[in-house]
Amino acid sequence: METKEKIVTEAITFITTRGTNAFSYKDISKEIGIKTSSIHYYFPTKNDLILAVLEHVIQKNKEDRKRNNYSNMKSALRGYIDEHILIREQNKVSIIAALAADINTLEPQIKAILNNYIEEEIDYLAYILNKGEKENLFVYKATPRIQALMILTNLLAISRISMITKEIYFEDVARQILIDIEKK
Amino acid sequence: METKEKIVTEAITFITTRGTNAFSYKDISKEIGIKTSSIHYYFPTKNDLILAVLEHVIQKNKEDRKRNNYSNMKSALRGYIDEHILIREQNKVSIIAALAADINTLEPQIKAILNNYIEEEIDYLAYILNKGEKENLFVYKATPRIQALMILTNLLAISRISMITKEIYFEDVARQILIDIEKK
DNA sequence: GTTAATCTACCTATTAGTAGATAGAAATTT
DNA sequence: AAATTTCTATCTACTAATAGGTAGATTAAC
Repeated sequence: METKEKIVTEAITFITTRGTNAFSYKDISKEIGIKTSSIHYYFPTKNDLILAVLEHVIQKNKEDRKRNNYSNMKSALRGYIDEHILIREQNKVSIIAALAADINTLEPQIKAILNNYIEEEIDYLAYILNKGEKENLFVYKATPRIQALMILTNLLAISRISMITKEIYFEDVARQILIDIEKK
Repeated sequence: METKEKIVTEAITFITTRGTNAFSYKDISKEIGIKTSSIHYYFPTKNDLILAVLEHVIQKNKEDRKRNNYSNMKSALRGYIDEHILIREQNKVSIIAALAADINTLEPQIKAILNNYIEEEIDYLAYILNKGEKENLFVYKATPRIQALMILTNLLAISRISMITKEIYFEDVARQILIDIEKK
């Protein structure tokens, strides 16, 4: 792997486990065996690095989604929840949860990109919910977008809460999301 | 207000707006016009300060709840949501959301107390939901504790998300929580 | 021989924390 | 009641470590 890629990979781990204000260039340099000045060569400021991390994760997520080909909206929703399960299994949180926590210490540019990404996530989930409803798979009282918000917030917060309390709470919530909107 | 109290008050604001790793004794000292060494006099280490903040907020929350006297479980649930609305209106997050975000950088002692507090919050909400169900006010598919988790996670995460996206999303979710379990 | 990538060496500011002085209030002794 | 000691809260002054960042040298590849 190229140095630049290694730096981003390490930064992702630090940001999604400790937050943007609890890691330094020194932490990354120690981890991959280069000097901090070499990291500054690729990412002059910490903001540049956080920006690169955010765009990298967004890009990767887009590609992963393109690869999926769900036969129905029930498995699409399961697939969406699985994305969060995968992150939780690595003892990380999503980039949305990570950067949201530090939002008041980040530059407006980051906030703008994050805002856009969150809206896309809501759109994606809302699309699944809406189509699933029309296919007679789901029932829910809210609008598709608000129902998407309900589910997204369940997943974002339980990933954090279950790191403090019982891990099983994550599975409880993940399961309940599906049960609650399942039409039978 | 006494100096010690002022320090805790300022620390609460910093922790619930910027997080535990994005404020320093200097920040507090500037805010209340004393030297950092005076803060160390009351709270020798930062962990001591965070601990005091956590216990202060838990204590205050307990007292506030004691003062409430809800006639039915529907207004008790509304009261619970109102607590979160109040925090959101101050552009803060709850102490649970704040410390959960920094959990991997905090001492185990803090994590243990936070764990206990979260469990108590779940208990409190579950009690309301369970009683409300028996009183024929609420319907939901999950167990009371899991339903409490669903609602708690909705509120915790939307308080953060709505700081990045549209503020109205907070109200949308708060309203939907009530609609979804309302029996009519 | 220019460019890319890395290094050494440095800088300024901040961080968390310690040590010890001091001023005033409160308690104790004479 | 006066003198003395102790306690409380604050300050000045310091430290070692870290943070984020810059400047310029060196090396290796193209």
